[in-house]
This record gives sequence, C-alpha cells and structure tokens, in this order.
Amino acid sequence: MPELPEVETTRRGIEPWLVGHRIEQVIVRDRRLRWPVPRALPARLRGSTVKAVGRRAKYLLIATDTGTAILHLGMSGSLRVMDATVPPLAHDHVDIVLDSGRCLRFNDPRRFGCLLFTTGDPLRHRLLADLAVEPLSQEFDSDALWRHARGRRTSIKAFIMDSRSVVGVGNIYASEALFRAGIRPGLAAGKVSRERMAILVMRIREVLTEAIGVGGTTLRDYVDPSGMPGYFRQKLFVYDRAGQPCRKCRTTIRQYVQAQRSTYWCPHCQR
DNA sequence: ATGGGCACCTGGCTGC
DNA sequence: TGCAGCCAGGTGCCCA
Repeated sequence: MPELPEVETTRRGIEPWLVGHRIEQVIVRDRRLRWPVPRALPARLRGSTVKAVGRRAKYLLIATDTGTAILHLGMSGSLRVMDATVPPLAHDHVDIVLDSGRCLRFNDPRRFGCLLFTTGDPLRHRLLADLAVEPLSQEFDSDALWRHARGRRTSIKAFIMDSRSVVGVGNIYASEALFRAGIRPGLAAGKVSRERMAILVMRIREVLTEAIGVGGTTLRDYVDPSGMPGYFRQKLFVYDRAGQPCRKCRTTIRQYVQAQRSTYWCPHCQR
C-alpha cells in the first residue's frame, strides 16, 4: 500500500522512538515475508544501538552500530510503536524491542514486505544499488528524465512508476501527478515534450510533498506509527474516483487497467 | 534492451 | 447467509 509519502511518514514517526535506543531483543513470529527474515537477524540486532532511521525509495533503513536493517512495507505493511507488553494481533510478524520498554511492531497481512540485514553499505545492497534518483532531491532533474525517456514506447505512467526512472512514485501518486500535469497516462513516455516533462517533475514533487504534509493517503488499512490514518485521500483528484465528476471540469473520471494496475484519469483535463 | 505478464499472499467487498 | 470472484498503496523476475 504504502508509497513514498506513507513510508516517509512512517520513518518520521518511528525515528524519535528508535534513535539512541538499544535493541533488547527481536521477536520474529513469522519469517515468511517476501524473502524470509534471516535467521541470524535477531542475534545481529540484539544489543546494538540505533544510530539513524533513513529511507531510500520505499525502503526504510534502520542503521545500528552493528549493521543496518532494511525494511519494506510491501502492499499492506505498517509499523507501530507501542508498549512491548501489548499482546500481538494477527499478522504482527516481528517486534524490535527497545530498552525503553517499547517495541517497533511490523504488521503485514499480505507478507509482501521484507526485513533484511546488512553489515555493509545498505545503498550498495542489491535491492537498492540500481535505484534511480529520489523525487524530492535536487538530483531529480526534468532534462535528465526527458533524456531517459527518449525512444521509450512504454506509457508515461508506467515510466514514472519504474524505479529506474525515479523512485517512490506508486499507483496513487502516479495518477495524481499526471492529472495535475495534464498528461494522459497512456501517452508514450518518449512522446512527452521537454516542457511537459518539466511540469510533470514539478507536479510529482508537489503531490508527494503535499501528501507527506498530511501523513499520506489511507485507502483501507494504512496507519502511521501512532495508529493515525493519512488524510491525503480527501485531496485526490482522480485515484479511486472512477465514475465521479472531475473536481476541475465535472467530466466523468475514467478508469482502466494499464500494466496490471488501475489507472484513473480525466479525459478532458489530460491530453 | 524493452515491454509485458506473473508471482508472491490475505482480507474485504460485491453480487449472485 | 454463503460463497465465488474480484480487487488492493509493490516489485523482482522471467519470457518473448
């Protein structure tokens, strides 16, 4: 579920509870995530102190003095900080118990998430090494993105969701950014002009920043580490609004499946 | 090289 | 009420 704004909201929510704290123990109730939680992970983390909580794309990086835990929320994952004595519920797969008596609890019904550990530079881990630029960084440059799109026949929507173009743009915010940029989602990436690509880059930045500002989007089950939903849903122009009137021009919002994902758009506002 | 499709998994909702 | 069918915030990998 979570896209970049939800992951960043999660990062900000857990950071103050983790940094500077010692990990007392790690309880793995179910190792069967997208990749099995390494058997050695609890022992590797036990006794270490959390130095920082970072993020690269949608991966959370919990850096400790013995190595870094790499955590992805997949489609349905969420992290909560709570008293370690609170009884676990279904799908509470992992607890990272801190010296404060609290724990970081990883819940993931669909188990598409992962929890891995590396002693090396996490940015060189095979899952992270080939990722494109962060959308909220200076390096996210529209001319570079435009050049990268030369000759590409894939749709602009699939293109901006491809982590080799830019990271962090998932199904909700891809539709929303394209609406704001006035670009039809099915347009070939290679057909987007330099000028329109510059607008698109601005809109991607804008929509992600606004979403982070209100704690992300909750459609079904996403909650932040304190259990609160995100409020960006009220700001969505097209996502999950098929059949409803466009909030700008009242034209009926359309939905179709593109590369196995639902795409929402306004045929009047987007060309 | 690029694009497209599949797989992984559970739960919630819809419609018969 | 029951149940089959469909859908879901991701992404690595395989195939043509």
